[in-house]
Amino acid sequence: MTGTGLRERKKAETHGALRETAVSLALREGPDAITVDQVCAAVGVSPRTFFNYFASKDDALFGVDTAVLDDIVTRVAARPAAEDPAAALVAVLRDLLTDAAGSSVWHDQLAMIRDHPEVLPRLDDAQRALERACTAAVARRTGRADLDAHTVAAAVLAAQRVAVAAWREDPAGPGPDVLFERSVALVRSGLTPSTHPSS
Amino acid sequence: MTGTGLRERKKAETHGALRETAVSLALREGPDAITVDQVCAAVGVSPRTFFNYFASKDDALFGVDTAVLDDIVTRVAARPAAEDPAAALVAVLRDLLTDAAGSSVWHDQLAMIRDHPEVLPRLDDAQRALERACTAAVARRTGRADLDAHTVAAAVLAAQRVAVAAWREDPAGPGPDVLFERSVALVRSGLTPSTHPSS
DNA sequence: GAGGATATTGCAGCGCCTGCAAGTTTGCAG
DNA sequence: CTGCAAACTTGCAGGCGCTGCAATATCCTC
Repeated sequence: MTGTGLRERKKAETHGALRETAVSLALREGPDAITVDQVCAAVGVSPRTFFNYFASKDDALFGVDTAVLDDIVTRVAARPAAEDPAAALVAVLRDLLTDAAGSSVWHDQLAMIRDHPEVLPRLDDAQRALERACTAAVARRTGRADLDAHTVAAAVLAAQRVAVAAWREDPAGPGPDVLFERSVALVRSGLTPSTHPSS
Repeated sequence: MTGTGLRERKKAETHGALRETAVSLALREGPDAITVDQVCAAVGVSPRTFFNYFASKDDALFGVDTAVLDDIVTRVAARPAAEDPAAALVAVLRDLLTDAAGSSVWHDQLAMIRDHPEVLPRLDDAQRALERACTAAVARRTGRADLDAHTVAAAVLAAQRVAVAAWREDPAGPGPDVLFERSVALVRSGLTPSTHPSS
């Protein structure tokens, strides 16, 4: 599938190099301070080529590799059968948040969000891709790709998004994975008013 | 607050005229087929002025008037005290979806989403503004602006978003308000696997 | 190698958006 | 009603994101 020789490897390399340098530059100077030309100059590739790999500048900065998305589906499928779909999805997403340090790109993206809050709105395309992947993952467990699967994915991702936002506002406080657990607890209680304050 | 004479009225008029004609034109020809210059020509105002009123073209097309946002907070506060915060928010949003025909701009915006699905990602700024308003509304009921308030708002809005998406994919099926109730039911059950299929 | 497929590049150009330095309109005092 | 200050509008010049097209370079297959 991926093995077709030199060609595909070079493509993957340029793709990776473009995203890495774009994210790394944006982290240091701010996502709006850098230009596509800059990134291309650093990688040694034509600006025109940039758009052969990414649909937009934001796609390069905030996009999620399809490999990661596929990984989510696989991991959710591999969770114990005893877990209900929402629990399985939550577990996988929590691991992803905790392992943020694993991938340097993933880590830089999180750091960029932390240091440049004004980009939050532009994460939406990526979030949407995540939501599609999570919906597929849930659907595969329930056997139905319907409103319910979509709702589960969207609600869990909402908790994840809230957690990241809260962490961003207080980076000194609990990490995103901890806040995610708290937020998810409320969701899984059916949004009932809690008697025990969350903080 | 709003009464300072002719000046403010004219501002409000231009603002409204720009948004109305922008949305109306976009509904007919597609959001990407129209240009800022076109809209300005139709309204009789300089292109430069357009950006004195709106931060971006998308802001004009998809933005939500602060009046509407304030209205949400007010309506949530006015719900019976017996309702928990999530229920109050759900009731208000359902009414908003049902009354879509009430405002012609609001109605055109919904129709535009239905006819031009490719713009969904660009609704995010508006969605975020909605989320802030809903969070504030919930916080006012619980007395705390914390992670929980944000979670309730985000989860309920996720259900709303899923409902609109599902409606868009099958305009002939149930309306967005009905789908919203179904999606919200699952959220309020804590995302437990339903025994009764949703469709 | 020859030939076909695929990637990369330069170029020209549209459209969004911004800062700046005018010009114009409105509000307010005197 | 007159003059002044503040607010709003405008044109201009220009950067940047992004795209289509045609030409070139690279890789794969036979």
